[in-house]
Amino acid sequence: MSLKFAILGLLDEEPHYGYEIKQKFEQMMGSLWPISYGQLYPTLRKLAEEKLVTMQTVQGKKAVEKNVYSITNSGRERFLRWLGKKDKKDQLSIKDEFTLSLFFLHRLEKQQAVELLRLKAEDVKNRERTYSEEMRSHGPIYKKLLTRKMLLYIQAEQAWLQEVMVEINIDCPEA
Amino acid sequence: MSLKFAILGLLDEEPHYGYEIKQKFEQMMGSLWPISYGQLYPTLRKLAEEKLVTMQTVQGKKAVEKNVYSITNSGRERFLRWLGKKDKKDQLSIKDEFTLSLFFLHRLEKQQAVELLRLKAEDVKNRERTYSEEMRSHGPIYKKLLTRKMLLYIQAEQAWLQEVMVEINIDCPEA
DNA sequence: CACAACATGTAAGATGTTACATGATTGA
DNA sequence: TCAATCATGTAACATCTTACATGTTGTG
Repeated sequence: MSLKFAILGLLDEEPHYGYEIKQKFEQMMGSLWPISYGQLYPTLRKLAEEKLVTMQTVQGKKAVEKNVYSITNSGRERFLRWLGKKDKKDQLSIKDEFTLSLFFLHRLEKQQAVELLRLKAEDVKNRERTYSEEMRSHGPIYKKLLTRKMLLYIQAEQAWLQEVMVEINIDCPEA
Repeated sequence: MSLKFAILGLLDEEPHYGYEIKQKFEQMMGSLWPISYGQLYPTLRKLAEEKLVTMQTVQGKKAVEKNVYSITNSGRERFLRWLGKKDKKDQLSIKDEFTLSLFFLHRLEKQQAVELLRLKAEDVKNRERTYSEEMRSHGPIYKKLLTRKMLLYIQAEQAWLQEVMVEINIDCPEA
């Protein structure tokens, strides 16, 4: 679970409460890595159980209570050990529905298969435009590198789709 | 769950038993999408519960029993509906540990950070070589396209890593 | 005979999403 | 006053991995 380390990393800078962690994290990731409360709060509880963070309830405005989490020495140590680890998990994979469906595309009418590819290419093109524009906006260097990574991946997918379309048309020519 | 549809797609060609499905699927995917029995058998059970497949136990050699699954009309209909669907989920994401750790790299000694990047680049280069070689081997067109996709993604990551290394060195120059 | 490959499963846990449930505060 | 945002959580479900548990068959 990398969220665990993301939280530890944020708390290593300063204490935060849950709602704030979600905001900061997603802002940092530029919406490329959204997290849900259904994942966040249980994770915070587990971190507290493992004594990697401590929780303190503080009064906010009037009747509002916030649960502020701080990293412990043990947590900081754990975070740095993770950060320095050389064999981090790489999630680069192609286990998506579209790629899978390629293997069965020949069971559709040629016309429908071509249409699906066309729509996919259009979708990828739109995402390419979105991230290209985002690259032109200003922001912290790390967020920019993240956007750049996404853009490079999308362009790779775009190039691949072109190759797929050529192959599909060669494989089952129109006339 | 795309595995569900992968199974239906395989069974749409001909009946198979569990062990065989795993073999065929992984062979089809060229080891880029391994599946475990802990996932396969429960999924087959669920498909049977949903009446998308039927199971029949047949005698193999001597005392060996095989559970052969066949697709039902309902299952075939479900599969084709999925195959023709225009808005398939796209899993392209960058939620991996290495990317996350980039945001915290400045908390390591510069030397250690650079070493981590170097190791990562080396790892990516090795994977690039592996898939490049795989591209030169012969095989079915769809498997080839899959390998090609992986190769393009890896090359995108490689290019990105180069950019990251430049930025990191500019950001915190050695001397 | 031993070991690889064949064959089927379960149990526990990691990781994540979606929907539900509650209530306070702020600004239009 | 009404809606958006702030704030915290739970429950159910979906997906997937790892380890466990069992037994057969073919090959050297």
